[in-house]
Amino acid sequence: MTNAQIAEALEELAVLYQLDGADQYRVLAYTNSARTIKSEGRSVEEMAKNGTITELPGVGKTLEEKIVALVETGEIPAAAKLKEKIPVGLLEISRIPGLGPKTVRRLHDELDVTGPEDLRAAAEAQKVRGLKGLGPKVEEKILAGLDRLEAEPEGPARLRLDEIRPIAEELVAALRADPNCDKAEIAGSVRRWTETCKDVDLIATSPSPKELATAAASYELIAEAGKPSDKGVKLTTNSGIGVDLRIVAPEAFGNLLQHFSGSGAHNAELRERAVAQGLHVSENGIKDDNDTSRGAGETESFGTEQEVYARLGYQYIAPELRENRGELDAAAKGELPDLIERSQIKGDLHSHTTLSDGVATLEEMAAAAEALGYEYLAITDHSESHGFGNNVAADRLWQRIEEISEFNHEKHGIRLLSGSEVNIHPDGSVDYEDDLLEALDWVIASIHTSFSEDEKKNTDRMIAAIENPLVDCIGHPTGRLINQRDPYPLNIERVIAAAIEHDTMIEINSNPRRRDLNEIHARMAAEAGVRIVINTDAHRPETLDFIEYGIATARRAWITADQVMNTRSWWK
DNA sequence: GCCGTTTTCGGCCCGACTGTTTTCAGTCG
Repeated sequence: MTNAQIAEALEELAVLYQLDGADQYRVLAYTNSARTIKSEGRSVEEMAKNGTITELPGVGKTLEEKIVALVETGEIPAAAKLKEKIPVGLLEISRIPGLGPKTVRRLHDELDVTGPEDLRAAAEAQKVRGLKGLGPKVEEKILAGLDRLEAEPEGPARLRLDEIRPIAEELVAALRADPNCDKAEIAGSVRRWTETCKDVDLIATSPSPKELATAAASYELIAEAGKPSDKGVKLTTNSGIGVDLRIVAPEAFGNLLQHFSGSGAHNAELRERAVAQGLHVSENGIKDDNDTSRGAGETESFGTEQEVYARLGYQYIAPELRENRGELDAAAKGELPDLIERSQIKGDLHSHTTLSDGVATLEEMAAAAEALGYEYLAITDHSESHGFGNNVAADRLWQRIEEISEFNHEKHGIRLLSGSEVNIHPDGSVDYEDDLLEALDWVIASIHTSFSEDEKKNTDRMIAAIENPLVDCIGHPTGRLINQRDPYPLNIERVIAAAIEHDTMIEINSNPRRRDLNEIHARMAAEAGVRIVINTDAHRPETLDFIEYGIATARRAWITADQVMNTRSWWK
């Protein structure tokens, strides 16, 4: 059972308890543990079996019992029991925005609602407004929510970062160009460079905030707008993306940016710890119980995030780290890592040309890499068995080695490396004879075909490639495509151990559809001592720029420049 | 349900918004 599946079961149980009227803090304990488990790199199933699971923060004796039952029998007894009592349709209904557990419970108790059909009938018959505290607006919200539930049964899509980031950048540029705007920044998950985002959060300061909010509502990208106020405005883009613009006074810009950059879990933890020092943190500022020089309710506000963190006793914490994955402990001790930056990358070790499935020639790719200031670029077209008309026969690759040698003898500002992205066959062997692989500067091995359902088969296959002394690096190790294809089952801990033993590097593939290794696995690998490489897998000159997504994943994985091999010269 | 530089019991982040109410509960991020 994967960590994601365990987390999902706990989240479901949390909702069931909530609908059952359980204490909110008990519910919180379940949702918190689900989040912790999602962020855990080690196999939580293994931890449950060997009795180490209570090492995870927020997992105690009771949760241990429940998770052990889950991995052993496939279900949590408490959840099964609640499901007998609580109609599953109520779980669905509780996903309607604005309908929380309390309301859903009352709809069930007082109107006998058991699912979406009942609820629609009750709302259409205007029975909902008969309940105390509920009125016609709620009925409207319910009907709209039911329509959306039917249209998108999986819930609102989270967009990949590369689908949403350009829009956020365009909007923030428009704000900055506005005469009513002092300062504007992207906040939220876009600023933290998460893999997917639900919406765009923007922060601004302005001498005339309401005018700025009104102006933003009429930007070209915007289809719909809520009511502009001096606090900001809620917008929807033409492409249907929600945008939340918040405007504050310049002196509280740091507090607001910190608050709206999140994550929720980071902020909640930050505030809990602050309370222990008698400090109360909000988007408006910091209140100090011990400071009698200010009036009641007075807060101290800060223009920058640096000051906010410093006031609370922390090093500045980069947005990419704000996930409540140990960054507060590290920052309190002044032990945050010196995160890798894009400018430290000296070359790209995974690229394609027209020889296989790229769209640009070797010269065009070289020129683009040189323009980025790189010292080297590895040309790693697909190998002999790749198929789709993009396979490269052995004699063609021998010829390519010559072409690259000639290129390097001409006067260019960049060195090309002759390479290949070789297919790993189901038996773990790779394309090409050894003498050809030996003649190459750089060999990446990747799995492109026959993904197996079986974790052991996939892992053995990859480890065979790792053991091959002619393989330098493993490409996009889990094969996942964000929002599109799940990773194939793989025992990442075994892969990491093998990579260390055989000195094989592992790639963080920067393509925003892949970002593979992901941040959880990348952190585990780097901490274990695996030598990391950050590559773009570019198939066209422009996508060499995808490196920023790979850098973001590395930063979210707490990775420093010295753990990444292509921050070094090729010679090194 | 978890957890301990106030605690093995009694707390547990904070504020804005919404819709419904005349002071607030519920929901959300």
